[in-house]
Amino acid sequence: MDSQLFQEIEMLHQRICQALGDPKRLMILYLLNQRPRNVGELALELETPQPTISHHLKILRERSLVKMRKEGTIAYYTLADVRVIEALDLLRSILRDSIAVQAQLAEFSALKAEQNDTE
Amino acid sequence: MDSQLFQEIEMLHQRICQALGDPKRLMILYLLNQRPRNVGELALELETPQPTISHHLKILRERSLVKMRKEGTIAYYTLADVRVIEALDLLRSILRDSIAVQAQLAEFSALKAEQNDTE
DNA sequence: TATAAATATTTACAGAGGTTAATGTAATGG
DNA sequence: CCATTACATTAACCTCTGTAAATATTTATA
Repeated sequence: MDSQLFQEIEMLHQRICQALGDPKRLMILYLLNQRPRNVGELALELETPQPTISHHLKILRERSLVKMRKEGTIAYYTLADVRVIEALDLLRSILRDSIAVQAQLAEFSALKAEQNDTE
Repeated sequence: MDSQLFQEIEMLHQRICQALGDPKRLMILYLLNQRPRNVGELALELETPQPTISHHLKILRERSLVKMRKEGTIAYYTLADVRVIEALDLLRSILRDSIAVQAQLAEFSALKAEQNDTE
């Protein structure tokens, strides 16, 4: 029963989640969500050496998260599936809420410390 | 402009996406989505030493992806936000589609090879 | 053909992070 | 008070992986 789930999650990790585990690759995906770009543009915008960008793009390509089309010597990269951004936006909403909660907790602690001071 | 996006994605990576980059942690999240469990249960079901599970739970706790409540010596862990699973399911749907496409490509290649053989 | 531009690949290196064993801590029962 | 159970922490080891430099490949152009 569960070995089915195990296998699927193993693939989910190897093919997608691991690819999302790097900040540069997240940035690449968000930039490609705005519009297609070539390798040089990405290298400039992320202030990162071109071979590094190519390396990350290779990983994203192998996992079918981006698509490439070549025109002459220029390689244009596109987002393969918008649902990646949808998923990342979902995770960002979780992030915002958890930050908000932590801010509230900090405020509460500060208030409590203030009360203890006046006692 | 973009430095705003850069910062937010940096946080998204440090707090959430990096946490999803390990298969054991993905499994823990999916198991907790079924029902709350304690550390021992997770260690048994994932066939993993207890300190390893504790380590992963610490990471998930620090990033507000799971919640803990203690009853005596037993620590019960719960999913903090169901949207994590929603996001992961979205990614799984991408995975399924990309696998389907690859299967079609493989079939197409096989067909083509067969045609070349008969020529 | 020679040169330049754009991208990919290879190699080596360094750092981050997962695993394990040993140890520490806290709560429960005898 | 001691032993046990359940979990957390620490430290050492090791693998994985991101980075950068050098090189290779491909295409266009003179």
